[in-house]
Amino acid sequence: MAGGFSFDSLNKAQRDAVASLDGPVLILAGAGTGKTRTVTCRISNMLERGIAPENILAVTFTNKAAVEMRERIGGMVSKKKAEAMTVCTFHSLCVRLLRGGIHKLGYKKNFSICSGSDQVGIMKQLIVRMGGSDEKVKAEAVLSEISKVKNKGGDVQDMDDDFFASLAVAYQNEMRAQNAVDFDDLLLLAEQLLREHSDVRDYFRSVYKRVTVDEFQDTNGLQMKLLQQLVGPPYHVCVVGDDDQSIYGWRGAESANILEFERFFPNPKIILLEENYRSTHAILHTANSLIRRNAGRREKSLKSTIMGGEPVQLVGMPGDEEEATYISEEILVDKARGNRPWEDFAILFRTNKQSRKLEEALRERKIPYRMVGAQSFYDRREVKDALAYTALLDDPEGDVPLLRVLNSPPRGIGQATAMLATDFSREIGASVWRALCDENFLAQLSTKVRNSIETFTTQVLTAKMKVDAKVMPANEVLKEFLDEIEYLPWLERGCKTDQEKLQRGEGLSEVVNELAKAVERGKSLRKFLDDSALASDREDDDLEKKSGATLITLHASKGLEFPNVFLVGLEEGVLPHQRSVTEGTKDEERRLLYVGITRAQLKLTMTYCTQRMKWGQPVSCQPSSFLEELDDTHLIHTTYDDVMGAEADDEELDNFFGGLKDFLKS
DNA sequence: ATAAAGCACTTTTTT
DNA sequence: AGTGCTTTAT
Repeated sequence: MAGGFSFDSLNKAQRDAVASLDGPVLILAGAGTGKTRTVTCRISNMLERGIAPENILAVTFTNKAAVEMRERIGGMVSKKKAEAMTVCTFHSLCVRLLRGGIHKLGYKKNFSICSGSDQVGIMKQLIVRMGGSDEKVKAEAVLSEISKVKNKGGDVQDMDDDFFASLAVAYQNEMRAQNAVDFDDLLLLAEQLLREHSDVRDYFRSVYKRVTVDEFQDTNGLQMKLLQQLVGPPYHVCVVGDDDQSIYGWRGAESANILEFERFFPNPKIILLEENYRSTHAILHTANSLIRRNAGRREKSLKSTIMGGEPVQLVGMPGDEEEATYISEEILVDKARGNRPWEDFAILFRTNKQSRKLEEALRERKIPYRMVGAQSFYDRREVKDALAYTALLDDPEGDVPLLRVLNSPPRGIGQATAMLATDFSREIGASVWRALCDENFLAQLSTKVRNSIETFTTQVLTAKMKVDAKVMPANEVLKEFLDEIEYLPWLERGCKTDQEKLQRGEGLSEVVNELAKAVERGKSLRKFLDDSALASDREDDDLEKKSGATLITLHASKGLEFPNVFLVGLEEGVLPHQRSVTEGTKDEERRLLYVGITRAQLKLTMTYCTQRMKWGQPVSCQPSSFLEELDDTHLIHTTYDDVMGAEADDEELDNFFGGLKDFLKS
């Protein structure tokens, strides 16, 4: 409903935040303190006070959050104004900056964005090429080191391990040769662009006069630097965060940015939101007793506004099988008792793998569920291929997409040929596509391979012409093209189950549909591809549309809330994760548990197992050390036998009374 | 060049 | 148990 927001519905601190529009503002917002509402009201207030929407930039942590924020503001003020604002993630913002100016940094402006799995692929090749394949060097490990260095602003050449350093250099060279950038490069290059080119910097400062950064505790050093470039005097910048909910340290996030904010943006107005409107006192008390254990946090007192509440349940299980059984049974019981919709229930876990057993148990009982971001939609093979083909239709000179689909489906252009083409392209200083079209290159190949290549290039060019000439919409061209190369039949041949076939088919049509939507909205192919590269998972879009209980990782659960939450796998080695124990980052795991607990509104159940299946083998495990830290004033500790026994008793009672009723009736 | 079959290795979290 | 990689046979 347009017509603004009402100050009356806000508490004092929230009102203060909404009214403080000028100069630097730091909002410290504990879990469930109405942070999102405050931020959206604050931006709505800007619009109502006559600040032009074009001058407003809001940076969110995920694309999903960006969409939601825009919608909420649109509902409060006007849809048109909301559309005119820039609301996006740091990474999307950087793409915007770079599409315009990356040529100033020596890249071609049709650069490709490599996702995580792309990076791993490239790194694996490099490890083989550099002769490290027998040293068991893990691509992921190298990449994570590179990422750390980049985010700290260091030079990859001075990495501790010599071999890592040489791999890092080779990686950067390879990326540049392919005219590709990774997620870190987006930030790195955008910051560099603004820092080294004052005209660009001044331009964007004059555009984005009002900047808001949400989830500030999850920003890294590079993003902080970028923010400094982006925001000039008089520093109309507002950041919002909670150091207790900083759970992306492994990605370079520094909650210290919250503390450092005052150093870079002088004399900020600091606002504390401490009234929790989400959880019962019992839940909040338990959460507070845990997070108190973390050192170096900004001391704050979260106050509950909802008194009392059911005590928190902690249940010990013999094994993960029973855990899944218990939870799904419990959902059935709670649903019947409280007459609640499935959407009120959420099961939170540390790692994605843990969801499998739970899914099975829910399916057995016909409980509908939705999984959030398990396997990223955009990381699925068929989706990546379809997007790569789309990229070729836009611009065949992108090496990354071309090499990806050059031989899928197999068309007789194998690895050897791909290598030759890549080498040739480097010699002539052009794209791989140009090599494939070059007479001199084709002359050195067998007729068979040459024919394969010529068929392929003709197919691509023909389709591209249709797009360019707008003979038909791009999505239809893509569909036709995929049919022509018999992509889906090939894909289906490699599937083991019918279900898999169906899923692949859906993935493909999903891409075509998304493209259709983008075309309808007048987006360019380039824009569509950029959005896709940065979108974490399309599943998120559907969360509200899909119905059922929610299965979600602790990380992905941040920002969400559910009346009834189950927190599973509270074992040493799972939460805290084994790796955090060895790396000494248990504090972050504690925050992760804190985030999980504070998702619950009315009821919280935590479970741990004494035995868990690992690699098909049973492994015994200890309850999480965090459990000892919880204050047990509002905590009830039981075991599987207790609760399942009690339930059996209930059933017996029901049967008894049922029998009694029948008896009385007759 | 491609498909099938056997092998080793695996388990954070995500823009 | 399941995946992805290397080897092997066509």
